[in-house]
Amino acid sequence: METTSAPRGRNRRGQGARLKEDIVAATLRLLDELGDDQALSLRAVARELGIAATSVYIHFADRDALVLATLERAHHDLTRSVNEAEEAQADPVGKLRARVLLLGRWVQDHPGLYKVMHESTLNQRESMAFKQELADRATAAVQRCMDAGLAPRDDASAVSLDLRTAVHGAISMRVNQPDYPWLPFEAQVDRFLTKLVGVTLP
Amino acid sequence: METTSAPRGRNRRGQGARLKEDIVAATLRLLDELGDDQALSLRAVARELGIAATSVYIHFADRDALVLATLERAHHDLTRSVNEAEEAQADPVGKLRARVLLLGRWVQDHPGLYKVMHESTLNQRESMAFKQELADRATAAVQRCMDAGLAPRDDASAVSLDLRTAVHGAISMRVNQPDYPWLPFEAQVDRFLTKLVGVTLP
DNA sequence: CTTGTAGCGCTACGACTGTAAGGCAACGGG
DNA sequence: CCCGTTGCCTTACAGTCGTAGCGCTACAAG
Repeated sequence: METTSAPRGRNRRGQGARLKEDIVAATLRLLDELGDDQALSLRAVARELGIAATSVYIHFADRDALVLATLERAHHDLTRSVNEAEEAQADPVGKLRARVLLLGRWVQDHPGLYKVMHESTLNQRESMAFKQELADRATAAVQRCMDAGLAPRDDASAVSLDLRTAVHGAISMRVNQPDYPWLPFEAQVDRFLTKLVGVTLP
Repeated sequence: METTSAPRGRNRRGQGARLKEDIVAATLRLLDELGDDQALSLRAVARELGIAATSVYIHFADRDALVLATLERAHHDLTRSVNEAEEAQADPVGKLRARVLLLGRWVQDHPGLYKVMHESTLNQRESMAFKQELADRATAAVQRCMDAGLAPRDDASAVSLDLRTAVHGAISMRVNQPDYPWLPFEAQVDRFLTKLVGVTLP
């Protein structure tokens, strides 16, 4: 007997893909808890769902395929959230600031996932496109601030890299030292927006 | 049979501690290769040295004690190197810049160790003192720049945090995405020194 | 030459892992 | 009602790991 939690019934005919979604969801939870893709075991995912370990292979070729599919979903969720937060703001500075702040809130809710997405070695191979899209959108947001005269004219991609680097540093430190008495994330972001991008905040 | 490399002779009487040092050195190499303390196995350390796995227990109570002892040594090495690089410079700006640049070079030589020291969970418990010392020294270096009139007067600890955060971000991104075509580290550091600390570089 | 002991190795246990091979039961179309 | 297919489980293998217990051997002191 392998199951430690309650066993799970079968799906109806044609609903086999439902288990696939549940597996991805459980993997997402576990990856967030563990903060390390190497520490995730296929059997732990199965235990979480009350299914047999080998049943995962019905939907995923191997352990890596499962993790990659799960990360793809996490990437999609994050980019969508960040883009939505940006669109909810009107002025260019508000848009840029909203992007960064939502990223911070997302990481606060999913610190383990951020670790997996940025510090894991498996991930390095596949998530370049995801990071590139996020970077390009941030650079565009910086450019719009400059075009609107809200930030001094400069090489937008270089300034964007400065900002993303600093923000990543702030997030990484908070994720990896959660017990340290950090200042509010917003305050630190505003310092970076002022000093690195050169915007004037209200 | 457990050994894969050549077996190792015994030490002379009274030289038993020599193995202890070799174990730490091998653990250091392996941690740097792996970049993750959870991935390090006591047996791999033993294989590396050509000794029996259980012989590690003569000098270390368990696996965690071995990793912690190794990290303590890494911390010591790094702080010493950074302090030496600072002392080799004369002017306050040169000292601050030397600290940051040597940190960058050290991480370039030991990317895996940096990951273990900053991203591992085991480490989180014990290395606060080490990080605090590094942070305090950096803040002192920033303060000296302000005192010498080489940087605008401001809250040195806040400015120091800005700088350390941004530098950590730059290092973290390089360590975790080694194949990306990053700009030279020095150029990025100089941008941060200029925009975050406000020094004027020659 | 004897003998204590420092310095290690050998074996084993129980637990964990990824994954291959095959089995069984329930459901829906005919 | 029959039967193929879907959906999942059981069993098994080969590997990894940490670590407890005990055994051996070479050297130095007497």
